[in-house]
Formats: sequence, C-alpha cells, structure tokens
Amino acid sequence: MANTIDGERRRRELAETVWRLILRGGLPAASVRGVAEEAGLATGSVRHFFPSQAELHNFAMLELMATVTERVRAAAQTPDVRERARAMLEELLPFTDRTHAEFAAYLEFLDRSRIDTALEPVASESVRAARELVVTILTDLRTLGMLRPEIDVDTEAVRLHAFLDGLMLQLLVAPDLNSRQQARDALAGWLEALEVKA
Amino acid sequence: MANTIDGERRRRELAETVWRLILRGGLPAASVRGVAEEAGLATGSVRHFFPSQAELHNFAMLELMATVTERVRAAAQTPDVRERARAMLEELLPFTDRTHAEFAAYLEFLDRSRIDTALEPVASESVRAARELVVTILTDLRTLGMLRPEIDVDTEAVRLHAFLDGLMLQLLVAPDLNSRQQARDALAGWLEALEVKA
DNA sequence: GTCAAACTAACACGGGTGTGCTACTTTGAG
DNA sequence: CTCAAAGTAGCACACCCGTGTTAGTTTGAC
Repeated sequence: MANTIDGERRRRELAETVWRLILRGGLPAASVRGVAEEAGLATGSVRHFFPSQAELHNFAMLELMATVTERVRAAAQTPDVRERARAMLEELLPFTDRTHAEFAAYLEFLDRSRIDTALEPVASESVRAARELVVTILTDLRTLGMLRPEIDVDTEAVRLHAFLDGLMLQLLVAPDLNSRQQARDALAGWLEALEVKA
Repeated sequence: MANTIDGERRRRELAETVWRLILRGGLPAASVRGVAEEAGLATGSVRHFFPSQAELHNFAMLELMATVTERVRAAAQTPDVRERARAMLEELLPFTDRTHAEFAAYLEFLDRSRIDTALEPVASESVRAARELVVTILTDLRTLGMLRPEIDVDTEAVRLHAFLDGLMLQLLVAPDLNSRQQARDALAGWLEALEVKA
C-alpha cells in the first residue's frame, strides 16, 4: 500500500483547516470545496479522506475536544494546587489566537448541534466533560481543605461552569467587552474568593 | 395609498417568522424563500417589505432586542427591590418556550455578527445594553445598602454578566445540563449571596 | 369612479453546495 | 519489476440560495 502513515496526518490537517475556515467565515465557510481549496487539494481528495461533509465536521469537532483535553492534561502537571486549578480552567477559555480559533469552531459546532443530530452526541459529551472537570477541581480543593466551608461543591460547579461558558462566549462574539487579561483576572479573582483565607 | 397600517405589522410578523425558523433549523433556515413559505407568502412579497435578506435579518434582531427590552421594563415595575432585581435579570434567560425561541435566534445572530459586519453594530449594542442593565441593578442595590460591603460593583458585574450569558448558552445548546428551574434557582441563589444578611 | 400607491406573485439568472462517479498518478510491499 | 492500494484530480448532477425584473391585483384617498 502507499502512504498509510500520512492518512491520519492528512485528516488532522483537514480538521485544522476546518477550524481556520470557521474562524474566518463561520460554519458555512467550512464547505467541502472551501476546505479543499484552503488545503490546496481537489474536492475529490477531501472526499477521499472523509466520505461526507458530516464526517469531516464530526472529526473536526472530535479533534477539537482531543486537543483541549490534552492541554488540560498538561496543565494538570502544575505542582501547586492553586496554580493547577487556575491553569486547568484557563484551558477552557480562548486566551491565545490559536485557541481563539479553536473555540470559535467549538461554539459553531455547539450551536449547530442544536439542529444537526449528527453533532449532538459529541457536543453534549463535550459539555458533560467540562462540567466534570469543574466538579473534579472543586472536589479536589474541598478534599485538601482549601475551599471555604460555606461553599457547596455542586452549587459552585453550576456557577463556575456557567461563568466560564459565558466568558468564552463573550471573548468570542464580543471581544471588546472584556480583554483577555481582564477575563484572566476575573477567573483568578473568582478562584481566590473560593479559597480559605491564608 | 393602501394598507399603510399593516406594513409594520407585516414586518413584525416576518421577524417572528425568522425567529421561529431559526429555532427550528438555525440561521440557514431563515432564507428569503423559507420565510416566505412559512408565512404563506411569495418570495416577492417578502422582498417587498425587506429589499434584501440582510435588512430582514437586521430588523429581526432589532425587533428581538426591543421585545426583550420591553419585558425588562415591565419587570422593572416589581415593587420589592429584591424581587425586582431577580425579575429583571430573569428576562435575560430563556425560561419559556417563547423566549427560548427568541434567545435561540439571538444566539444565532450574535454568533453570525462575528463574521457579518452588517449585524455587528446591533449585536455589540445588545451586549453593551445587557452589561449596563447588570451594572445598573447592582448600583441600585449598593445605593440602597443591600449589597454586602466587600462586593465591588464593577467586579461583580463582570461575573454576573458572564454567568448569565453562560447560563443562556447552556439552556439553549445543552438543555439537559440544567433544567429551567435549576437555572432559575441558580440565579436566585446567586442574588441572595450578594445581599447583606437579614 | 379614478388612479396612484401598496401589495402580491412568478419567473430567470448566476452562483454555491453536497455528492456520486470516473480517471489518472504515486507509492511501497511482495 | 509488478501491481494493487492509496492518494489525487476533475467533472456532472440536482438542489437551494439571493436577487433583479416584470406583471397583475388590491386598496383607499380624492
């Protein structure tokens, strides 16, 4: 056989092309023809790796989740507990140009999953994973006795999760409302308020 | 002249048709042909009231903001201060089937405004208005001495605004995450935590 | 009743889309 | 070297889109 190695790399390249096009022109820009042209391929070539547009988009969103998950895993290596919590949660926000493009695509997919049942499973899984991450971080803080006693983990998880999603939405669609640094500070301030006084 | 009275009514009808179609099939469903068929008109009739699709969508979003603004104004009549704050902020969340459709359209327009410069002015104005409402409510509470002294209005406004937007996003794209009642309770609980102990 | 304006309707054009299909080129295992 | 598979490329079909244009119908002021 020929390039069996390049197959998955090509698919990942095309997934990133989808993200880039969505950042630039929204989901409609991520057409089969558009992706092919942006990647310098023929439409037939794209369809060789992805039999349908639905599979291309599905893969692009799965790859998106995998990328974010990997970054969260990397941030989980931070030694200090407080720093770790902050670092992990920061990976759920678009703080760099790179991640801004990714979350722009994520928002588009998430929104589309409301209609497109093919995207629904992976979309709701992503939301579930985010909630789980928040709960886990809060539970760890509680176990370590670093959470103010009057705070309920489940109640706080709902608030923090919604706060993060709202901040993400605002950074994407209304970047003038909060600068990235302001958003960073807002998250840091939030977490400080959770902790027991030193 | 003929029905000068019906003109604006027709335009409002078509705006609501746009909302309904967006709820059902996303922004792509709000095509000129789609709106015409849903409203029982010919495409030429729709284009008689709106010279272009851009004007139709722009008007639909303006009408959306006017509707929400009117509801907030009505909620502002609530006598009790605490109840009033809660009632007004609840109007920024999709708690009924009716408002769910409206906010679904709003999210779609907001997302589209990231790309479509024609929607950008009204979109950023809507975000600014929401922020202003939050700030105003918090400022009123502070003036009345009902806000816990350690709370800074501006800091709290950023948090509460992001919390509301996140809750809206989740109610729209991940309705299984939080029920409407849970979201209502979360908002009520948040506001209670802001107030000075009775 | 007249008539201009408001309103409704239908067609055609050019363009973009997803997808199916076929043919060509490159590659690397045997 | 052979040759089957991987990869690339291009075309055609049917569909939907926004929009321009033209024509017919209804309405209400005068």
